[in-house]
Amino acid sequence: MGGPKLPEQERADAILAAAYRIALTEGLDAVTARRVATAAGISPGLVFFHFQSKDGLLQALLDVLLNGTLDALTHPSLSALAPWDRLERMIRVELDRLVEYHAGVELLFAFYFSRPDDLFRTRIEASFGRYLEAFLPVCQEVAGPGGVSGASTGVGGVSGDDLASTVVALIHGASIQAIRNPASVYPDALLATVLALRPRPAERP
Amino acid sequence: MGGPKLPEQERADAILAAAYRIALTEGLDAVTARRVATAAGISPGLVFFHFQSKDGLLQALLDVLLNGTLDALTHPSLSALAPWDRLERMIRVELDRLVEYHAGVELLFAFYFSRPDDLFRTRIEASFGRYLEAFLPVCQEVAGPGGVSGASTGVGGVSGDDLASTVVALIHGASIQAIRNPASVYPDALLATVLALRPRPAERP
DNA sequence: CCCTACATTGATCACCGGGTCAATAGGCCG
DNA sequence: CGGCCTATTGACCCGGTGATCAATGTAGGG
Repeated sequence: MGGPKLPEQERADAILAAAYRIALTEGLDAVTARRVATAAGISPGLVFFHFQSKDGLLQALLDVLLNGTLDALTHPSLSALAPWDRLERMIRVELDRLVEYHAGVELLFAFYFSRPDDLFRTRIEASFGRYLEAFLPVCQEVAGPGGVSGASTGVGGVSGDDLASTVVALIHGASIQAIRNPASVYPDALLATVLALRPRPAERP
Repeated sequence: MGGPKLPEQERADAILAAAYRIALTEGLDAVTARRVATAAGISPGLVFFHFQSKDGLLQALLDVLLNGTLDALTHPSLSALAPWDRLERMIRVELDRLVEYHAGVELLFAFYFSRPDDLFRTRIEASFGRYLEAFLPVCQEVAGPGGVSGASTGVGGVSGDDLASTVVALIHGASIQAIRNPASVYPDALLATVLALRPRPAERP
């Protein structure tokens, strides 16, 4: 019985990787200590040695999932663009990411809805909150002080806050669509609707 | 041991009601044969007598959840309105329903993400599909043959299909927002963005 | 009034999940 | 080399779950 063959702390990472693999392919419910251990080629007890409980393992897995989620939106290359172009770029980047990593997104939702308590939800909701905050500045810039008049609505129009929450709702909705059928997501269709709000770009001859 | 006290076929309904109550308050995982039986005041065996398996019970529960989901959108009172007004009304009705029944919506998502297999997904996706179909006609009417020009985008604009998928995505996104925090859903904000696409309503003095 | 059909019970089974733990194997430091 | 600390093992316990089943009670038809 037992001795360190990989004494390195990579063990935890290896376990997490195995858990991740199982969660992606067989669902969150399939992530059990025994199965993870088997997939990682170790003994079940080790799982509880490195993570104290199953919830510990799942929380660690969730952290892996959430890290790197927000990177693309704060990429410095965006700040050079004009507001509307930046917003368009951000949305497009997000939609593309959603389609590419739809399996991960699905897993994230599986985490969220797996239990009604706050164990996972607070983290995920915090992440969603940061999501909105990432979009707020651009949307406010785009809307201006009076809101987007859209050159069409009679009165005033859409404030920056409205636009931001709309954009986030749109992306979340697209997530679900991407999970159902990744191939059915057409970023151009969704973008067209948002960009229709843009005032005519000052004659570009 | 045992004899019919409620020989009526309401038994199945009573069991379903108990399961529904448990699912809403304690989550899908809490729906076990014993707990449901206890909540319904019957013996565990009865659950398997009326529904053959746990999956049978869950499928029946899902059916309960899906029925009545689409009623509001096909309400005949809508057909009298002008296209844009009808679209606005439909979206508003849906958003209100989402907020009111957010617990049910949450349960629906819990069903969807509870397992990667097709046991629940096909039904739910079919329901989503009908959802889109319910919005398609209005959106096509609103967009017209050339698409919504929005009076702002340079070229053409948004086709009816684009608009419909956008609207559905928006509503799905709002669902998630409603689950996180029902009080934070502002239908006006989301509607404002969509309605900004409407061409100026021909001077209404 | 019995007897058949059906609803109902509750005990019971096999199984699997999370979690614990004594035993042990390796590396490392003196 | 000898101890010591940590990683590791695998057997084990306990609780809960889905599912089965013989026994039993009730209703209703002849």
